[in-house]
Amino acid sequence: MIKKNQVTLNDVAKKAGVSPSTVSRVISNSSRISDATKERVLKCMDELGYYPNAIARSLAKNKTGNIGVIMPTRSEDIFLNPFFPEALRGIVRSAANAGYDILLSTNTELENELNSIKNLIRGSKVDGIVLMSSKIDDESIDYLSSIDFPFSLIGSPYKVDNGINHVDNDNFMAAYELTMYLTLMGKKNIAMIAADPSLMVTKKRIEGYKKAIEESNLNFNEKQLFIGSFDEETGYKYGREILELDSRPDAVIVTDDLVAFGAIQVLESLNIRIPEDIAVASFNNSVLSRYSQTPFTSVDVNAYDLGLEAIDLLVEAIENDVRNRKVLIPYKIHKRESTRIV
Amino acid sequence: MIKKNQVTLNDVAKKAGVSPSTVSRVISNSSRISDATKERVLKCMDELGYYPNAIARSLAKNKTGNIGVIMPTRSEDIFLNPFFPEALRGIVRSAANAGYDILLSTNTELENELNSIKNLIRGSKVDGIVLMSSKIDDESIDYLSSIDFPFSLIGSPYKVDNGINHVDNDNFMAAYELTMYLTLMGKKNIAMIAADPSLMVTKKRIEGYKKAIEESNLNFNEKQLFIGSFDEETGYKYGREILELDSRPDAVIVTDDLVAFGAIQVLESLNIRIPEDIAVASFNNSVLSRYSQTPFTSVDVNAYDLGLEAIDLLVEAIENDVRNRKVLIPYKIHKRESTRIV
DNA sequence: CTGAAAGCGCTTACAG
DNA sequence: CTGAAAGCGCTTACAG
Repeated sequence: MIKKNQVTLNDVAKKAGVSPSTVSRVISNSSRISDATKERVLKCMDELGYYPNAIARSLAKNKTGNIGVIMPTRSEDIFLNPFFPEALRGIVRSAANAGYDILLSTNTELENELNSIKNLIRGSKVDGIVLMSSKIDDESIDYLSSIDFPFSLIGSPYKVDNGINHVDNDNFMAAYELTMYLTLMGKKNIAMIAADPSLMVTKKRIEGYKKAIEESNLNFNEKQLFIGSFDEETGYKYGREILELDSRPDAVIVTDDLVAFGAIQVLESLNIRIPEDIAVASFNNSVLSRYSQTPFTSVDVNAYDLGLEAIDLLVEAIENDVRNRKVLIPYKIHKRESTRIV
Repeated sequence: MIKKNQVTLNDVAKKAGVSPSTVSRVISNSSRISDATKERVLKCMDELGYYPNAIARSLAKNKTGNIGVIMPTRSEDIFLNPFFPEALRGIVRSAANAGYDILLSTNTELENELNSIKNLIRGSKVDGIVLMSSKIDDESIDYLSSIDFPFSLIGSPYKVDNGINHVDNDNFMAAYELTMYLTLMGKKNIAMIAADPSLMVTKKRIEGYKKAIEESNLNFNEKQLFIGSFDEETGYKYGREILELDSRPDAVIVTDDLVAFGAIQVLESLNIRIPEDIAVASFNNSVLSRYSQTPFTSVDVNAYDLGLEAIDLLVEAIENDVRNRKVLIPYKIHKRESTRIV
């Protein structure tokens, strides 16, 4: 690689015949610089091809211009449904507009998520952090709260009233509405398959579902609630088990499209008709839900907007010390074949 | 936010009763430190909760520990097929293992991709850059080459023999093989729908396709080659147009699953049987190709491995000044219903 | 094996 | 409106 030979602020200062302070003020567009000198300095910067060194500036200002995003590790959690990439897209777009870069980190074999976060913060590599998911008893959230480091959360915190900036859908309401909708379709025995019970979003959806069951005077039965993970296998497995229940459900709500897809495959292979025998509704509105052999009803959570707002909240937290803000992003139920009136 | 009050190397030095130089040497695990002092310093670091400031270290060493990744802007290009997220996953994993963080950048409304890159480099925010796609006449590649900044490319450069580290599949061969395979299935009139002609990968696939057509003594006809973009609409549109050709094709190769999916939808809606009337083969092996009503043959390019290797190459370039290295990642054709023997 | 000193490239009170 | 000086928190020849 060619020798760096970086042009520095001092070079510009010499050439322009002013002090480094003045050049610095021109860079930061500070007030109280005469138009004449400003002009001259700008010209010299241009002629020398000067560009300010972001690292040096970071050190002096104690501010990096970076936002840390911690990626989940398991690929299945990330890329098999569109949530993560879509949210990331919103994050990157919004960060760019606010003048921040995104530092993407992840846990390595050697360290867990919390340690990744600590490294980012203690190494002063970022000004703030976005957490892309909210777990129950989330130690990352606890840590960030405890040191009052600026962060925002996609999802809801597991504790209330703790000043955490977060952006979420009303997942309780979404599940409630979905369940009610199924009862309107005449379904009387609605099961649920929930993926990853460690996530707050799962918890909320289960609660919304239960609430709707109660209010509809349907009998809720723990056996109708299946807990698994974000993969097709969970769908295959519980798709089968549903059929073994004493009173076979006539509908099932699944908390993720990939799981729902697996369940539908297994059910159809066993000659169960969807939606006649069992209706299916799900979350995330992925390509699968739209293009499955039997397209299925699914809730669009607007992941892009969640990402967008998470950055806006975070920037407010970093720059204006804002806390305790909550933003609700609307969801949308896309009704399809799998819950058609029969 | 609580006052930073960062514990510095100097604090540790004072407490341990040594010079800052010594502490620094302990941090970097430099040789020639007596075990005794090393022990003592380590103990003090621990007691004070000291953690080295990455920014200060960057400035002193002129090295950031960051790798820049420039995201494409158009969402369709990114997230509707699994290539980008999968490659990113490989990049993040590999970077973490090599001790680098990923700085994700993108063009804003104000600046194009080249300017984003320039900002990263001239601001000294990254030690190297990964380009996630290779365009024909790619100005980012030209710029990076011209200043000899460490970078690696996913895809092949549009010029040869210029020392660019890159990792790619043999896309020429993949398209060639796919075409030959269709002729073996008895197809004699094979069309192609290519997405985004500005990409090198598209160019190579077109070339492979043409070569196979020639070698099979089939007549190549410019009219059978359709050029569009990475979306279903392209599939819809050319799926229709194919049927209007003087001699109707009995097979079509598409360079992306989403486009292929669109084409299949339109063809089936017009009562064309797949594969009996028209066979379809495509690229990227996405969820769609597997789970489409008519599952279709698709080439898996191993995006995860492409990302992994891109980082390995880049790290070699950064740390050992390695240039001119090319890595080939194997592809795999997944044969499905859409090219079944009839 | 260890320390004093200079330096990485900026910013920012303070003073005028 | 502008400058001199100190400082951000580290590293690294140089010297011993």
